[in-house]
Amino acid sequence: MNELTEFEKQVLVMVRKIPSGRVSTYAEIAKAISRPGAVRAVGNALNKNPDAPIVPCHRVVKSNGEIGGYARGIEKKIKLLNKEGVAINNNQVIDFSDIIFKFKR
DNA sequence: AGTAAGGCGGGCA
DNA sequence: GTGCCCGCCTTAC
Repeated sequence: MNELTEFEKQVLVMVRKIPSGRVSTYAEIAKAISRPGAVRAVGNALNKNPDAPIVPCHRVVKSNGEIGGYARGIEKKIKLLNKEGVAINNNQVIDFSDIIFKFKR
């Protein structure tokens, strides 16, 4: 029952590659897995996935700098990012373009 | 088994 | 800055 789909697996692997103190975007992940149009599906995957200690979904934000959502509570996400050194203001990542992490380029 | 709706976004008007 | 539509995956009925 814990069988994850290939899509989910790829998303989890990508998100897991995000280093601490840095963030990535759903669009980047979607592109990284060759599914540029499945940006929403990526969010879905993280939403229902075992985000716990395996995948730091809190390091994934929107492409416009917003932190996006979080199944466990958006505040929790902010707190986690803040602890990692990522400053957030009004649901928006500060220096977003500066700490954004890209898989490919 | 098939169909329908939802969801942590993105892009465009 | 806001609103709308799109496209993609998963889950539920």
